Amino acid sequence: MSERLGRQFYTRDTLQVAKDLLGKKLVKGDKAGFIVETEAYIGPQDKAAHFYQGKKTERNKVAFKQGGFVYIYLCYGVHWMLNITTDKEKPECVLIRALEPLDEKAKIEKEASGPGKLTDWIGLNKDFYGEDLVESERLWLEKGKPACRQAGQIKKDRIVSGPRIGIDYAEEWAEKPWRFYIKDNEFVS
DNA sequence: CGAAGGATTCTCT
DNA sequence: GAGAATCCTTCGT
Repeated sequence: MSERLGRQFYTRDTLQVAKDLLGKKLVKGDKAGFIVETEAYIGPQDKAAHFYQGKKTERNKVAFKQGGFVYIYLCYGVHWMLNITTDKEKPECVLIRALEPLDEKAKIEKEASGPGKLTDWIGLNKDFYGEDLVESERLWLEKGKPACRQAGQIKKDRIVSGPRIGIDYAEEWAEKPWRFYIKDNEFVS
């Protein structure tokens, strides 16, 4: 039995949460997978973030709440992006970029190896905007315990950081090593 | 109410 | 690896 993550997990430093999310189990109804890739979006100073300069809009307002909520939005009119809000009052969040599906078929098809693909596979959409991962009955996170990882923990040396993807317009912020993923994992996009 | 844009994906070279 | 497609949502007027 896995244990559900509590509020205190999400309300910590965003970069810390982004790293700790790796290997955690995302559960939505009968679909579930382990998080293998994340990206951090940090505060008003982050040009790549939607809340750059503290701009608060209808779309991103949930990011201004405390951690543990779902910030999901549609990109390119086609793809849903799943984020999890972090920290307490600051507009920061973590983008879930890839999952390692529990479902064998999905695993073979690699249906969750990409930000847009994973939401398609797991069935997330605007209905989940603002969902509270601590209280929700239909979507939440559990402490991961994949068989392939020792003692339910990912060794530190298996977590790698790198520049974020798809945000070239963010200039110097595009270079920040705020993307975290599990080394050698085939589901990382 | 209309114009603009995009935290991607796919396909082709 | 690079470039184009694509279309719904969002923001501004």
